[in-house]
Amino acid sequence: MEKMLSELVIERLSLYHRCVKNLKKEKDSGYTDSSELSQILNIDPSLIRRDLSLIGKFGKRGMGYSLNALVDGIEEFLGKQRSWKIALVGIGNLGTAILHHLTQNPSNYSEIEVFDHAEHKIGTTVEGISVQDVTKISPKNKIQIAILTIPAEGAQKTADHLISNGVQAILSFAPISLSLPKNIFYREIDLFRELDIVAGLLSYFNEKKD
Amino acid sequence: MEKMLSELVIERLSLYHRCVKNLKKEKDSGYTDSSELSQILNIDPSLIRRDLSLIGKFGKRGMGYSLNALVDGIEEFLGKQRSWKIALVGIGNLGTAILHHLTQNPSNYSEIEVFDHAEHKIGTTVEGISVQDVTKISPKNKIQIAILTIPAEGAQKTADHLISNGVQAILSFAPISLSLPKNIFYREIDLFRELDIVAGLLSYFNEKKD
DNA sequence: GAGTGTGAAGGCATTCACAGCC
DNA sequence: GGCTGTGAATGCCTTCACACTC
Repeated sequence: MEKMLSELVIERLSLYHRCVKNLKKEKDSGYTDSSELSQILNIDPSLIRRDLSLIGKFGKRGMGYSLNALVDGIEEFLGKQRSWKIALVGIGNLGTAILHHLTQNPSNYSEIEVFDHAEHKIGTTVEGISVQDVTKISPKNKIQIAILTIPAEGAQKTADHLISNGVQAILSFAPISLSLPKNIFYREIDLFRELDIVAGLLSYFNEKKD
Repeated sequence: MEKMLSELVIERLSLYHRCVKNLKKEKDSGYTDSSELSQILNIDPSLIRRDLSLIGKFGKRGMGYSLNALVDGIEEFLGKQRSWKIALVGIGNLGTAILHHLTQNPSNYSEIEVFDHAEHKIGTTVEGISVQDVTKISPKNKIQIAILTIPAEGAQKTADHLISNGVQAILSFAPISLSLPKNIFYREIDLFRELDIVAGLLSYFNEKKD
């Protein structure tokens, strides 16, 4: 078994992926190199080289990385060449915004089911997808990844319910820290906490006039 | 000048803040301690103690932290006791979702202006706020923090424009890495890259059957 | 010559472990 | 007795620097 990569490496790989995909469209040469990526992404070139070398030797010494090979290599690694079945749970403002983007842009997340708790939303249709009762989810739905766009209240219970019905990974926008089994992969994003952090940075670093 | 705190510490402080504010409502004792916080947040208790000790000595040995003192201390530190003037730039689906939340929930971000590029949006009213032309922003607006909910195209230019008109911090949801002066505080969140990361984790860690 | 791949060094963040105080 | 605050130890991530290849 190869050396275990950290979550940080995987985060950066997704960043490289976004960047390299753009470069592939823009550049005729068909090549990039670690110093070009470094400038765009503000990441040390040797870190980029190390990250990329961890998932395969895509570079050619003296000439850089083939954009085609790199896009393919990263996509292969991140599982972007297979289709994931996902559930969007909670169809409020944020959920609708995300669903809209998902249905309007082609991606490898094309199999989407939508769930909610609220009586008056269940059975309605959003972006062409019918909203189901989240308590009715079952292993038969074969959901791999759930996106949680629900309030903090009940989020833990909902997550537990999803997991006991086969969900393997969760992207949560609920403003609460979930306690999940360690075999479940998850990330938590709290949009308004992010605003607090930016304000905190401004507050702390800007006002160090002793 | 005290020891310089890292961005990671500030991230966690905002997490403690959210957690401690909830505990304050729920607990009669008026006290918590690092092991309780540790259980809720899944963070090592000694790291919590270290973080909190960095911004002041709120704890009482043998008894823990007073919830009141802690909430106040963290809020003071993060600048949550002053009001920030913010701009929401880009009033699409995500922008509207965020604006809705901001206007419906009381916070220290009560002074909000809304901007967009699109002709047909300028002059309309969203959540009771009139949408302005982003090219017309000026230092007179006195915006401190801008939230960017715009597409990747033009995001760099828009950010540059905002900064040259007095914006000091940016929370960007544009799916692109911005190059900003180092005196500007910013964070970048790419919602769909987050989905790629979760899928990447699932893909990599789940399928290590050699 | 130019840029990758990678051991070794360095720096930073977390955890340990315990003295100190309530 | 119990929990904080914190030097010291550990571990992880990043950067350096250069041998190696195209």
